[in-house]
Amino acid sequence: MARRTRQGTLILETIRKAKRPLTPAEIHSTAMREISNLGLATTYRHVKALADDSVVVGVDYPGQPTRYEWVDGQDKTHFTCRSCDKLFALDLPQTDELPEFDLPPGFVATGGEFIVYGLCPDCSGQNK
Amino acid sequence: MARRTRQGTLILETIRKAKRPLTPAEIHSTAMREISNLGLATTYRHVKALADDSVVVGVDYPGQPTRYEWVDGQDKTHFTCRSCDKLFALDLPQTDELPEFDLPPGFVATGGEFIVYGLCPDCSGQNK
DNA sequence: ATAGGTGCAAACAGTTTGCATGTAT
DNA sequence: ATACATGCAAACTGTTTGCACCTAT
Repeated sequence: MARRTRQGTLILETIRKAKRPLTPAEIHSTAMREISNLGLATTYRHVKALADDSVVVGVDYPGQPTRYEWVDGQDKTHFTCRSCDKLFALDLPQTDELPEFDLPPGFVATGGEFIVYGLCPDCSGQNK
Repeated sequence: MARRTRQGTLILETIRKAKRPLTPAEIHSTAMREISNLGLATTYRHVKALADDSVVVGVDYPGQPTRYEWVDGQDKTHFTCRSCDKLFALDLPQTDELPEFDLPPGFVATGGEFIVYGLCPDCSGQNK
């Protein structure tokens, strides 16, 4: 995606401004508030290009579409609610380096992610 | 899935005997060696029931179908190869307890999983 | 001017569901 | 005997692709 277009800028800004990871459908419908005839395929093409460039990152959770979020340098820990299935990117005091695993011979680690399951404020009843 | 059937037993055994997490399609084609007219939908129905009962657990990785593996009590750390996309369940000296996160107010953690990215023995060239 | 992007529709892959038939209890 | 499981096909959801038209460079 080498050329600068209205659509591309809009899709990028939509993800950047979001406060939580968004699905392609969410990105699309949000962006359509600006460009009402924006194609869903265009959204997918840009999201994919942004992910390839590591400008955004995809987060997956079983049975749900991939969500994308802005990469602002620091890794996020992700929290998925067992009840409502919403996905949150938590700013946590980071584990920073990979735990010193003894990987089996031949395996080379380049990164890692910690996913926490549980109940979000709305579902835990501890919403305060 | 309260009733004991040939299909149900076969699907369960197929996952239990596998050495790595399998996709529904893999489970189905493997199981078809025993019951050649096994329905794919039946496979999905049993896999889902097993997952609901926490007999098996689903593992996801972006852009790939969910894979299912036997739950043998201890949690596994999962390793996904950036090159060939194969998924491995590693037996590692377990982090055991959840790292003592300071979760934001209202969040309640019930579990967690660590996913490591990198290169598998076949792709790292360190296959020995 | 022209390579690359866009919108639309059709194609695909994975998964779920409806329904008539089969079978464990 | 009968409620539940099965197999098949059709339906659905999320994502990708083909293609004629449009637009940033």
